[in-house]
Amino acid sequence: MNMREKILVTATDLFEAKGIQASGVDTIVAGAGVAKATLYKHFPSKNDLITAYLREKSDRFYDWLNTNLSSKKAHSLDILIELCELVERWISTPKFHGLPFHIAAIEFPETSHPINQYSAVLSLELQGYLSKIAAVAGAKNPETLGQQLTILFEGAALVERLNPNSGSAKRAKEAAIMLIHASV
Amino acid sequence: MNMREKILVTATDLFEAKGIQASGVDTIVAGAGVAKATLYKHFPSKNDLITAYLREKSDRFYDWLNTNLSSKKAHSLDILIELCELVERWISTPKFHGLPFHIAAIEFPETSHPINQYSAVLSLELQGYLSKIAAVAGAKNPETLGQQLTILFEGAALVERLNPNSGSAKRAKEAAIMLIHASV
DNA sequence: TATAATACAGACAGGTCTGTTCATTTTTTA
DNA sequence: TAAAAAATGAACAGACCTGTCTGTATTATA
Repeated sequence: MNMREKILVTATDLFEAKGIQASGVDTIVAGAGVAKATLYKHFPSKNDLITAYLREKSDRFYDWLNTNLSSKKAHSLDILIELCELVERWISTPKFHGLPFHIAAIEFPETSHPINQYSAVLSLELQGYLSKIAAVAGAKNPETLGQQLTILFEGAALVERLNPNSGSAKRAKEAAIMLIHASV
Repeated sequence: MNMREKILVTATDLFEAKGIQASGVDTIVAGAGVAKATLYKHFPSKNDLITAYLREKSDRFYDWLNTNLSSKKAHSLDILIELCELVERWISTPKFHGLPFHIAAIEFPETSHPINQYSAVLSLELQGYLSKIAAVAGAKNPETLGQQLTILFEGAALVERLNPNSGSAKRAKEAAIMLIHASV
């Protein structure tokens, strides 16, 4: 594991456990076991580190979905049902800490802040991803459905994190499936 | 307006504009035009101020809902439809900054932190409030519906805040109405 | 083995934060 | 109007933050 990776992994753990702002650069370098100058060589500023963290987490999420969705069903609503199952699983994992770009957007609420702006981009990216799947699956209004699924997933992520094991992920999935069935 | 109120109003504005952690005590007292010792007299610690802010915002929200819901319809599903309209309006207000207890829970992610714990209580309070209305309205599974509405509203609040005027509030309302109609 | 790149530890600057304390002044109450 | 309560401004402690810098040591490359 190279330095950059080591730093990113440590930062990810800290960001998710303690929050982004609450994780100081000194704590990150101590946890990663690298020198401070090394961090600032790979990431010119803390914002760059945060951005890399957000990008990385999104990429991993889509990778995981893409490899687990059975492409055979892509042209039927079944793919959307499968998607709901996967998202429920993702959210219900004990190590799930909420959607990273939510956390980032809330920790940096000013719309002029680069992290806030990047978070908005990533949220739209999720909407686009879901809408596209809905379109291929043949949903009636893929844009609408994609946005509704986004809202349900993001809401479930929040509620589940705030009250773990309250069944929110499952309830959201059931609601999503109802919406999908209505979308034919 | 007494001192306590003045401080709370100023703190509320700052918390919602810049974030809670990013709003220092010095900034709050400067904005409120009071001495620092006065703040610490009314609120022994910043956590107490944050807690008061969260409590106040929740109370105002329920007050607003209760006065705007027409009690005549309490025993029909119409009350739930009306509720959805109100929540959509609430979320779509330009001055809406997200649900306070979401923000607080994310800014203080450790479950051992008092602010996080109080946020979890307030989230459950919302679920309970919605479930109760659903029960009186005669929904089939009021608990389930209440939780699903919570998820939709909280999700819509987030997405709408991250991408204002993207129509999320309206789409969430439509999804909620579908769930309500299915709940007979 | 010589050269170049990378990583190291740690001090430093300049700023922020929460919370406390002080003597003094203003406001309320009786 | 006299006594009690509340608010003031300002300094202070002690901790934390990001980002820079320095000289030294390690590692890769050729």
